Amino acid sequence: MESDSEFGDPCNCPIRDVLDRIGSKWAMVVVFMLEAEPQRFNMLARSIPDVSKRMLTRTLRDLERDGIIARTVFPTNPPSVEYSLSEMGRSILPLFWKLIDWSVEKHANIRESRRRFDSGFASDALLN
Amino acid sequence: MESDSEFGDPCNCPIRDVLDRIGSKWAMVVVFMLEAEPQRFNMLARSIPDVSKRMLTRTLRDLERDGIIARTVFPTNPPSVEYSLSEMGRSILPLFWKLIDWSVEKHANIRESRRRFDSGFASDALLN
DNA sequence: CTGTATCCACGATGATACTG
DNA sequence: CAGTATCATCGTGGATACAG
Repeated sequence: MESDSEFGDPCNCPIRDVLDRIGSKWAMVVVFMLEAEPQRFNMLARSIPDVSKRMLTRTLRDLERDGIIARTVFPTNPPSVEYSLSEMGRSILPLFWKLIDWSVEKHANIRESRRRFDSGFASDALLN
Repeated sequence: MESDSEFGDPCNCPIRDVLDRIGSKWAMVVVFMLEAEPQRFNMLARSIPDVSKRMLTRTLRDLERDGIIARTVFPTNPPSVEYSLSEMGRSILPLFWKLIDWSVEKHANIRESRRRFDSGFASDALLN
């Protein structure tokens, strides 16, 4: 599962490879936080109250590694680090927004569907 | 974390609630498999070789519960069950396709970025 | 054929303490 | 401030056997 620079393997598709990352728990949130302007580490941490430093660091590193965001260190004292969206990072914002729109639009619908599903008629509801 | 029909809690946002589901490992794949025509359980299982029955079942149940897909039982012998996209399920296909397009378009870019990142200049690469 | 039930492994994530 | 290190935990997901 290592030597896969080719598409011979049908599961080496970009979809899994790319979307698994940006679909991770915090990636999308972080990208949104950077939409308006660059942010420093602790500013992000404060803006996303329920993320641990550990996970925030990892998310930022992964996004940086993928070239979605850029990390800039300012040699101040104490040091400050600024994260910003790259051009590629910006290019995915419209898609994210469309997903948000869809979610908001369908949210009530989905919750209603869940309620009905959970209300008794589970699985094979031909019974009763 | 139960009585939350309101948006008072910033984390009751549709995004997490909706996207976490459709962003699950197999949901998107299943939705795509159903785009052309309804499929039966084992047909899906065969089309997605690396999914376990357990996970396929769970994915289908979750999507059904959310109203993304419909489950129809035909009282044949042996029984056959058909899964199909609901109208709401269809409505998300364009967004999925856009994500695919983005992934395919940026895949090379991202892989290149990863290579550079992994090639020595990890973390604070202001050196060199 | 279409699942369910169990057990288990692993990664993802959180909590906490420590560092440059 | 901006992390890293370490440990504990929890859910996701796979394997297998069983069932209607």
